[in-house]
Amino acid sequence: MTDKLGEALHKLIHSYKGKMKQTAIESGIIVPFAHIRALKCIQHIEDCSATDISKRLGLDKSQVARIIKDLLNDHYIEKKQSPNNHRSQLLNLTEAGIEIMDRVQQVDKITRKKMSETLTTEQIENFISTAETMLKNLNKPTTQD
Amino acid sequence: MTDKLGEALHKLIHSYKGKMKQTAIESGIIVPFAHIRALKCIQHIEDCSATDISKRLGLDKSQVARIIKDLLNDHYIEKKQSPNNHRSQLLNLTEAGIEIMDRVQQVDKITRKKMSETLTTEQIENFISTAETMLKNLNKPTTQD
DNA sequence: AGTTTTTGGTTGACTAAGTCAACCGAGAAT
DNA sequence: ATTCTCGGTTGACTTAGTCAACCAAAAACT
Repeated sequence: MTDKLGEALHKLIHSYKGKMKQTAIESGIIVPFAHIRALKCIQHIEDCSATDISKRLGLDKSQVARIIKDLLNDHYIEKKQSPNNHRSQLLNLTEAGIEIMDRVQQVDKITRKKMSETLTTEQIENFISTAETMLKNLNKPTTQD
Repeated sequence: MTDKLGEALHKLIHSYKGKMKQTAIESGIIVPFAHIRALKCIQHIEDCSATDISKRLGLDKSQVARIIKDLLNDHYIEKKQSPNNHRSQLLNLTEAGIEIMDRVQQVDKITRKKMSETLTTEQIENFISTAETMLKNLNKPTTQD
């Protein structure tokens, strides 16, 4: 039974992403998934930096740099220089960014609702906490590493 | 709490894939993830077809066609024509395919073990069954679809 | 002070994954 | 016999993710 873990996971995110994307498009959001994840970071962290995003999402810094470039081009975020530190940049949502995140939140909610239709809150919470435990286990360095 | 679902999932497969890849490389397996998933299909389904893989893994048929091409090139699988139906192909593992799948199974086991170190079998099984339920919910067409 | 190291970020070049549409030839249906 | 469907292939493209080289600002180190 437990050998289905990998496949179950893989198929789940595939469908999850698909549903998110579909719902997003229906709401007129044309931004890629990873960009939305980054936007969420910037939303939650005041004066967010590229490194913050990279660490929080576990993405390569090059990937983050490119995402930020896109988001700046699309005017969803703005960059200001830190007064005390000249190399790190402070990212914040623009008006347009705040507006799109409102809609993203809706999309999130719809998808989550659909996905957990037949499940209890307890089941979902167990699921999430198991997921977080597995994540921790995976990232924990092994003795022979 | 349940709003972490998306992030938790995303990070989990990210790390899961990463660990799988790393362990695979350590075992001398240089085949991409999706190819391994396809190989598993071919292993489990006697006289597997491209459509079988596509349906089972939820992949686009073009993607499957390309994966099969690669696997044929690498001589992990072989194709024979069906005697009664001339357009569908029957795929099976070669000797090399069987051999690599042995090692893949090891990699799978190691990764799974690491990932579920601190968890009980019951927790894992609940996790999987919740994942499968969510998958079903996502793929269930909505009334207003 | 001056030099090395670290840090935050950018770019190039690439692999892997996934999507969409057009297409082909073989069967089945009409 | 012609149309329709089916299994598969290809082209062209977007999104993800990785790795290494690089640059300039800023700490750290004698």
